[in-house]
Parts: sequence; structure tokens; C-alpha cells
Amino acid sequence: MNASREDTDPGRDDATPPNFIKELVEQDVAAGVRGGQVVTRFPPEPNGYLHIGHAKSICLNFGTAELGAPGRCNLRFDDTNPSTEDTSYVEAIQRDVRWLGFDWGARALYASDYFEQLYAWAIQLIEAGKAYVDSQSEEEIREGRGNFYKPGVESPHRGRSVEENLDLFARMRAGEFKDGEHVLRAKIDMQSKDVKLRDPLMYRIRHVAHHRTGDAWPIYPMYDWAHGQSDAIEGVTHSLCTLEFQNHRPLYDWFLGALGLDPRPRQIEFARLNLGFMVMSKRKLLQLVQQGHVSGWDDPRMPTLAGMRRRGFTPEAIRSFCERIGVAKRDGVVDISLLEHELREDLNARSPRAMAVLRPLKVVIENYPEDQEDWFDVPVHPEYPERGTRRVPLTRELYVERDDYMEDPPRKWFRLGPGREVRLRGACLITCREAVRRENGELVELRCTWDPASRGGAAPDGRKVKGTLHWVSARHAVDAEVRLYDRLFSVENPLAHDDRPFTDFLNPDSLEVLRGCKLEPGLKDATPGEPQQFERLGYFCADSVDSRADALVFNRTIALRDSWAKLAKKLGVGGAAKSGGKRKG
RNA sequence: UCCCGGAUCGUCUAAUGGUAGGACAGCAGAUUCUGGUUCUGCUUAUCGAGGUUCGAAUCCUUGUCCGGGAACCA
Repeated sequence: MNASREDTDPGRDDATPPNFIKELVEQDVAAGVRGGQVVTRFPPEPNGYLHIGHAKSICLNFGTAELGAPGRCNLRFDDTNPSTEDTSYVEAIQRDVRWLGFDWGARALYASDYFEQLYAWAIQLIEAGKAYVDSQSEEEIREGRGNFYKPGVESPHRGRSVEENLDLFARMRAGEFKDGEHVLRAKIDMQSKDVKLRDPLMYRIRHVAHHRTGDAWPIYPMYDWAHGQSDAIEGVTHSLCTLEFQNHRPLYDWFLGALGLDPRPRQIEFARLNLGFMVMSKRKLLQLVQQGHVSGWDDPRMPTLAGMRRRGFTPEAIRSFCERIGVAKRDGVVDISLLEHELREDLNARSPRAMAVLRPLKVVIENYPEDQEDWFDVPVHPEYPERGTRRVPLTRELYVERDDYMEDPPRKWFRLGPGREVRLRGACLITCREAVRRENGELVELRCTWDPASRGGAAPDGRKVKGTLHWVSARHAVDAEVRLYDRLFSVENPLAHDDRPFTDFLNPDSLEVLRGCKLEPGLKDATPGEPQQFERLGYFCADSVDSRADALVFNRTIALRDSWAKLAKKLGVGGAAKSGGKRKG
């Protein structure tokens, strides 16, 4: 009856909310434009790892393609600038898109596949008098372009004959010139109010090896020249891109028109995703990696898909997040809590439960025989009994969370304290009799007694025991390192301060490493990357890079919501809720 | 001083001339062997000024504010 709850794939939910692009594409399909076909593309430049912002674009592009009959979304690498690009990025990007759950068909495409065609088209434009070779210096060109208030002035080379242009351009390709000696420019309008239209560059000379074409080309096309034409070659119908390309659309259309390409792809812009307390530019992320502020592109604190995957995010959670934030032209900053909500929702449904004590405090049950051992069957998931149970051992000595004991608890405290009775999850009721301290006051252990009649955890006489604690048998506990993550930056917008580098705003507490954590024995066999809920604490997974059978390492993906932390704050109780306490991020 | 966009609860996003809705966050309560989950209820928004209209978030005029644009980056 509620099987759908588990079967539902949130990312592929049919009830995608309306958005202006979807609406527009649906209209095109209904009107029979392009025979109802929809072709989109996701066009990353292979110069860095994909991040959550790209996920929005990926979901949008692949999702929009599904509106067509037929529909297709290409993965196309925009590899027109060899000096920053690399095959390792090509591979990482494909891995991430695949992990997110999308399929781009037979093979990935590359703008570099079209270099020859682009070159032929450039010649066509030269012959039509719509492009020319300029031989001014970089500075002269920039100067000649003018600015927002001042019109441009024409290059002295603008009037070169077609023959001369053809000759020069051929020699540019032949590698006869050094970097920067010449460029190919489109001949549009130096008086245009749109600076982008003041004879933009089409090709620059770059004697640099390309990760795919090697040394075949000493000239490389610029983005504006390559992108629209690549779209046209691939039969792209709707070319979706972010807002900063709005200024490029007139140029995008100009090239297509000048070449007489038909049918023409249509560029549509949408607002990119911004998240608070994070930076979302490959350049900035690269800097974090290179300067060692994080352990790599896949550091679990990074907003990269690789980092999020390692941290324990699921593709489903990311996809439903992308769906939930919607698509519009208005620029904004999405609240992290929305991502966290989608994450918890997915993780809650799928994660098996286990107990782990992060900051152990020893408990001795005085009336529990030294040699006794009770194994309890505890549900793998309380909402899905069909997922079975796991066995957890109880012995005389065990560990509970240090923060679950307070010497002088405030009102509404349901956990341990002098004389307080609590339930050990799935096992029994214990009462705190004494707190053993060192001379310096440091808490060493708790002496408790248990009620043997409460075996299983139920109060035999129906007495109310509100507090339930997680615990681990000392003798059976498995040791592990646990890494807690917090937001990488301590301010909402690290880029908002012109006078200070964004790295000034890194959160010094974004990583907290806990050693000597005590895990329930079954966790020893956890598969890296597989989500687990450590009850009352959060969702965790064994680290796919560092965890080993003899040295377990777990990442906290995200803490559980912690309403006690809120209450404690309101009550003015300090520190009590620290261990599992929800820290944003 | 120019060009291109944008402006709806705290945040994201609907409403396409006809009851401003949803999600998140927040608050209050219920249930609970996770202070989790689940459930219920509540609070909160059309940038300003004019106009058109029986009726405007939506159309017109105007103003204001915000973002992007002057790379041989994408």
C-alpha cells in the first residue's frame, strides 16, 4: 500500500513544478517546431570538477530533453581553451554526471570535434566580408573597443581585402605566427551600443597542446564563435545557459545568421544556483584545492559532486533539491536548509540504523553480572519492520554519549543525571546511582543499576521513561575515527568583500576529527559510501578514501535535526547539546 | 553617462486580467523505545507613484533598487 514510498525515485518524479523554460519548450513541441524534437546539451569546460550548481544545469538540460518526442541531451565538453583544460577533468565530469543518474547516449561530444568545421565556416565569413584578420596588439584591440560610454574605433586592418585575410588566416593556422600576432575578428559594428558586438574575436593564436587534438592547431576558437555553431552542428534546439550569457545572445544569433544556418538553436538563459556560506566557481574551488585549504576536489566539505558523494549525499537527494529550487531568471541565494531537508528526507528513508558513541562516557551496571551478555534484536529501520533486525550485545560495561549526562540538569532534561532513569535503546532501563570523578573533577564513569524486568526496553509497570539513549557495549565496541563537517565558510557571501580574499572567511571549525569513537559491532562491515543513521546523531558513511577494515573512518553526512539543542538554547543551557548538536552546514 | 536582464512571505518558487498558492525556515501542539520520523495548526509577501479596467502581481507610463556586460576565459 505504501510501497510507492520506497520505490519512488524523487529525482525522476513526474510532478516537476512548472518553470518558464519547460513551458516554452512544451509550447514549441505542441506547435510542432522542429517536428516536436527537443535537443539540449550540458556543456562543461573540462577545467575543474562539477559542483552542485552544475547539478542544477544537468537536471534542467536532461529534464528538458525529456519533453521532446524524441528528446536528447548531449554531454559536450567545451574544450576551446587548452591552457586550462585536462583529460583528468573530462573523466571526473563524466563520472559525476553518470553518478547523478544521467545518460548522454553513445559517446561524449567535444567542441574540439568541430574545429575543422569551425575553420571552414570562418573562411566562409571571411569570403563574405564578415570577418577579418586584425594585427593590432592585445592592448590596442582593447583600447579600440571603447567602453560603455565611448563607441569603438575601427581597426586599421579592418579594410583588408578578402584575399589578404584568407592568406593571413591560412598562415595563422599553419603556425607561421607567434602567439598574439594576429587574431580573427568578426566584422560587425564598432559603433554598437552593445560592446560585445564591436568586432568580437573569433580566433586567437595559442601554441599550446590540446588535450585531444594535440599539436594539430595553433589557433583556437573563442567561446562565442564555437558555442552556437557547436549547438547547430548537434541539432540542439534549445541551448540553455546561465544569466551571464544574456549579453552574448545577440552575438550567438549574429554568427548563426551570418552563416545562414537553419534551423537555428535558440539560447535561453536561467539563473544559476547560489548557496550561502559557499563559493561556487570552479576558479575559486581550484584555488581552495591548490592552496591546500581542503584535501582535494573531493574533500567532503566541497560543494563538488565528488565531495558531496564522498560526504554521503545521494544523487536522489541532489536531484530532488534541484527540482525543488525551481528555474527562473531571478538571481538569488538558496538557503542551505532546503538542501539539508532534501538530504535528510532521502537519507531517513534509506538508511539502516545503528548505534555509535562519538564522545564515550563509561557506564558500569553494578547489578549486572560480569560474565553476563544479552543480545537484543533491534529494528534496522523503525518505519520499515520488513527490513529486519540486527543483534546488539549488552554487557556490564558500556559507553554512552558524554553529553547525555548532566550533573545539574535543567528542566525538561530527559537524559542521565543523578538518580535519573533512562532507557538504553532497544535494551533496558537503567538508573544513575553515582558519578565517579577524579580529584580534578573530571568525570570518569557512571555507576548505574538496571531493571532486569525492563529487558527489551519496555517499562514493566508502565512507568513513563522519556529519555532513550544510544549506547555500545564496551567489550564489543569497534573503534573508529569520525569526521564532523561544518560549513566551509563562516559568512554567507565570502566574495562580497572586495578588500579581502575570500579565503579570509574560511570557517576554522569546518572539520572536527573525533578519535576513539565506539561503534556497534555490525558497523565494522559498513560499505564505504553507504549511508547509515547513527541513532540520535545523524547520517554517516564510511569514508571511501581513508576507511580501512582495521582503521575505520566515518564521515558525518549531516546531523539529525536537534530540537533539544534549540530548547537548550532557549533555556540558556550551554554546551549540553554539543556532540550531536546540529551545526548548520 | 551606455547596453542587457531582474524585482511576489525570512529564503526559493507558483499564479499568464478573476480567491496571491506551495516548499523550506520559524512558532505552537499531537504521536513516538531516536528530543529523529510522522501528523495537525499558525505567522509572514506582490519595490514606489500614477494610469487602463467591473476587476491588476499580471497591461501602460514613470521612478527606485539589484544583477550582468568594456578577457586573445567559458
